[in-house]
Amino acid sequence: MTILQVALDVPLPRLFDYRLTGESQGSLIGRLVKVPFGQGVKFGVVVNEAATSDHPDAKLKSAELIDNLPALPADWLALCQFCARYYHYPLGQVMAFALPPLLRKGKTPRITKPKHESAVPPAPTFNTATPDQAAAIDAILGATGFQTFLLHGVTGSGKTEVYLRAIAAVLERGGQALMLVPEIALTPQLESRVSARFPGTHVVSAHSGVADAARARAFLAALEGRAAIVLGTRLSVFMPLPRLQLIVVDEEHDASFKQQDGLRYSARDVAIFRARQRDIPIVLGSATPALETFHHAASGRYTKLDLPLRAVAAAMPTVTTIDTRKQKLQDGLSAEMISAIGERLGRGEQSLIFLNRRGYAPVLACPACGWISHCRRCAANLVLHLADRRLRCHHCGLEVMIPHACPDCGNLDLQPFGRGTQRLEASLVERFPTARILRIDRDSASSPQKWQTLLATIHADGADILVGTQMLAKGHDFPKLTLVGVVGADAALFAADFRAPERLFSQLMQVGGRSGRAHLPGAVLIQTEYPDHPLYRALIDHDYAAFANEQLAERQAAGFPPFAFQALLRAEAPEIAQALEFLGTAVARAEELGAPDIMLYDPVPMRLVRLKNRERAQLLVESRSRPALQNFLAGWMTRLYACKTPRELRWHLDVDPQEF
DNA sequence: AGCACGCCGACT
DNA sequence: GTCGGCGTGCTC
Repeated sequence: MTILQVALDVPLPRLFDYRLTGESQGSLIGRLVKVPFGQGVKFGVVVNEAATSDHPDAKLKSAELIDNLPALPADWLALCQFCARYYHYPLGQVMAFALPPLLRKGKTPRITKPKHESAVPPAPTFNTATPDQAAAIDAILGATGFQTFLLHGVTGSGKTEVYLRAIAAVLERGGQALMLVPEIALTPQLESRVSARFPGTHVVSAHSGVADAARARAFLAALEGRAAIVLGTRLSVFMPLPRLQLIVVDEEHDASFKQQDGLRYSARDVAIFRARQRDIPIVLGSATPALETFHHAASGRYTKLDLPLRAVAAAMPTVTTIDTRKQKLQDGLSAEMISAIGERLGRGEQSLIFLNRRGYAPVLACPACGWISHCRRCAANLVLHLADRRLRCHHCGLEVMIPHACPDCGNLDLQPFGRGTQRLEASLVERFPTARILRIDRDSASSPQKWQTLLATIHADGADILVGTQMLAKGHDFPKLTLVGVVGADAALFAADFRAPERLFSQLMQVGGRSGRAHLPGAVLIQTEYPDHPLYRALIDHDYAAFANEQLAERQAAGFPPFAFQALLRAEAPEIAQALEFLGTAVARAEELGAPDIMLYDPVPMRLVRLKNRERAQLLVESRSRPALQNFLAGWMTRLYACKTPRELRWHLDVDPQEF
């Protein structure tokens, strides 16, 4: 009798055995089945066939094959199995995540005829490549098997051109290409650029914004080899691609490649695994590579390709720090900043003031008794949003009316403390009454339509001064923008998270890159109390390598990644004590295992202890050896799954955590 | 995670 | 007497 081992979408780290109803020919591995499970029915994927089962025969139920779906290919199953093993997440749940929702319910979408599709795509048209671009393309196309490339080039250096030419070569050979990009906001324009470049080629996109039916169609088109290019966010790393010959990860340093819930995978790392698995080249592109990536490029494990020049504008923006210790600020702005904005106004050019804090002020306080506005569900302050007369928690979304008087002492004179984009906007309106000022943050660009309207206004030269958060940093060209002012960035210099400087550098480099992209020279002014900080010095010199090497030296001395490998066990419960108690028993289980190469830190409450009325704690595990860490985690997880924990306690493991 | 079963409080 | 609270236990 054939026993099917089936992966099901349940949070249990094991497979379930079923008998097969009816006869079958050939292997059933990779086929979707409908199975009775508990009281109901579930859909699952056959991952193994066996002659016998450890489960008592009498208790075996029967599986029903789903006929209208092709079997998932072996390399796709192996990819899911790798993720299950590496991230210590149940295989059935990995597959449930990797499959489009429609397919995992056994449904198939109606096949619609793709807009453009032809057997022989017309030859694409190309711009002329710079010598650096040509060298990079040659190197990528010269790869004979698995090879990881770091394409290091600043904004505007023409990385996309390199990707597109490499993809074109792959298509000519009859291969498929996978291109990962950080965010959906960037996908539509890239999609049209790619479609325009490869007319007649079937391009599909995969991200959370794609409707269920379209997503299932894209998955099947990729699986059946009809789609030649898959373009998408981290999700698309799971698209089945039988003729895959090239993977591109654009902005590879971007934090959005790491999923922060459920299967906590890094799409960049999974993509590298996939390239090795398929023995094909992978290109990681960035102006500010992740330090892990940069380190591997320096050690020779990755091949570094440089695009040192801007392909379009000749010069990089000049970066200058403004020492704010030496002067009194006016509404948070230095005299130099104000006059620089004034100059741009006089010349009809745009300025962008970057402040990564939305709202009017981060907190409302009572000067009389010391009351401050805090969230009742989170260990965080409520942010003052004057624009809609609310106090709002940026962590859980709680909104309350602004109190007329102090809830503790009745004082009527409540004061906003600190400065957000709304307040900065208000003071700029006062200072430059004739200027057209636009605020761009998650509040003003709350819907895609509003965001499009704002972008259109900027491009139509309908704004003189932009005030915005990191929303503005990514991907957009503003031809008349010649000044980027950075305000309030210092806090990130001394943040507890050891990756904070890396993120700050990347962010400032990116937002600075908005300045002076056309024929107009750009300037970046950074207000800081630490003008001599190495991070700012490196920005002034446009010297990413200097910054990276300095950071890597610090990380090596401290024994942080990439010189160590980490995993984080997190627990959450109504009371912090329950979370800490669970982590305590987890430590005890770990000590029973007795892993010598593993460093276990003490369980500690998280920095934002309470979130949405749940209290959180975490436990860091570290090792110099990735195999040692993985080995330990496997044994540890078995023991932790066996622990009986109170119902209200949730826990999860985060392998290669990016945020603490 | 669901969804059962299973024993103790306030209602017709 | 039963409706229903949510505390354990299992799912091939």
